[in-house]
Amino acid sequence: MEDTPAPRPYRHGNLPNAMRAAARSILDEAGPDGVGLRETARRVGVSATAAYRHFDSKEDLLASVAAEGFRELSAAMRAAVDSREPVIGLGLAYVEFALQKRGLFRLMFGPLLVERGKYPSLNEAVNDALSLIQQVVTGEERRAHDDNPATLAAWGLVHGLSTLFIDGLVPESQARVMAEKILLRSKPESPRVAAP
Amino acid sequence: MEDTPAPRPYRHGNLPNAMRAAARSILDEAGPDGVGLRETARRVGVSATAAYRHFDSKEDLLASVAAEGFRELSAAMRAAVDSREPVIGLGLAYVEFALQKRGLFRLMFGPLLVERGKYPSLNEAVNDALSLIQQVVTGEERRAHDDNPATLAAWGLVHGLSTLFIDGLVPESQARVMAEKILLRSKPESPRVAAP
DNA sequence: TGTACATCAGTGAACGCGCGTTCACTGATGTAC
DNA sequence: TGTACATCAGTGAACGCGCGTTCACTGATGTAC
Repeated sequence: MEDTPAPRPYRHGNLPNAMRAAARSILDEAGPDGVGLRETARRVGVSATAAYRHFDSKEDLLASVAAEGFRELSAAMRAAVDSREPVIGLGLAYVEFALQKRGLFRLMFGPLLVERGKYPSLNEAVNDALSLIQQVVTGEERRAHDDNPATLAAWGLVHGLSTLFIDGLVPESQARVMAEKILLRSKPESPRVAAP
Repeated sequence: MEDTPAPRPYRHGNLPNAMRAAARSILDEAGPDGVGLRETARRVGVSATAAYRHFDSKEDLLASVAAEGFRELSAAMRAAVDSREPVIGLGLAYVEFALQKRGLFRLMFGPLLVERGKYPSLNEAVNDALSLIQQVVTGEERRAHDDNPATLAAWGLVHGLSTLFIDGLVPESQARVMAEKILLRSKPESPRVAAP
């Protein structure tokens, strides 16, 4: 008599999440170009066509992965803000996120981002992250959508460092300490306080 | 009697350059993912296999395009340094390069960069660009390969701004003026001189 | 200056591949009465 | 509580596609004598 090795319920339960998770594992191994809808389904153990019950297209799947990424980035930054140097903490969290989730980070800032208007939930996640940065840097509530220079300068700096790091332009061993030195030195836009 | 519409010499003359040029035109239209060796050859009017007389592989072709890009970036920066504010001029030239050659810029900082060790001429072009930045920022001759924080901070800032701009996170109309504001305000690492 | 030959830059056909997507379908689950 | 039926999440086969690369080849160009 044969074992029934695992009943494999007819309905998966949470295929969308499983697809996103599988896509992210490919992202880690092969980068954004390596992610295919068929391969992702294969890893989940489901036929390629099953994906179409939950996503309009491959791009739609990737957009939902990217949105997830932006939400996680926001969470990581938010967690780092509870410190005496909010801007620096936020910046270091940003860099750390990029270093630890390279593939995801690359996807988030890839060609999809330009087309984010087509994916409302991605767009929302991006705007939330942006608002958070703005709020921490300027100390103000979000005000409409006019990017201000201080926010953009801070964001540009940490974003640039992050991408240079994951592009291998600075040895991995030096990346974090460099980021710290730079952020401590620049203290972007925070008014200097006299030593006690 | 038929015209001979164009004698089409048996030998192309400069196929490598023609391939690079065609690849760049695809880069402009479709980004790095859109560039294929077959399509590139098709645009040049040559069989796909002809490319293999001059390039080892598709990746080899792309690496040579990326190297060309870094050389052009260096040239653009060098041209901008002859100004009263060398660092700011260099930074604005960097941003302008990215905005004007988005596809190329994306290719240059794509996955190929991580593997630049495999392509000596790409590696050299990257190092030259880096040395130039270092020299302008620190005012020193290149000293070995130890990245210093000031260089990395300046590079990170302009690089981050560039990628945020081409990712559409700042409206194109505002990008340049934003870059100017930010760079003028931060004057990275240049000693402040008293007004005359 | 002419001839023999090696070199070299092309060609077209063919390879196998994995992809995204559509189609007609199956059968389990949920719902109405 | 039982039955009829609609819904819905899966399936496997098939589509057409363009890709990178290899192969055996052709014929023009360059070189040696």
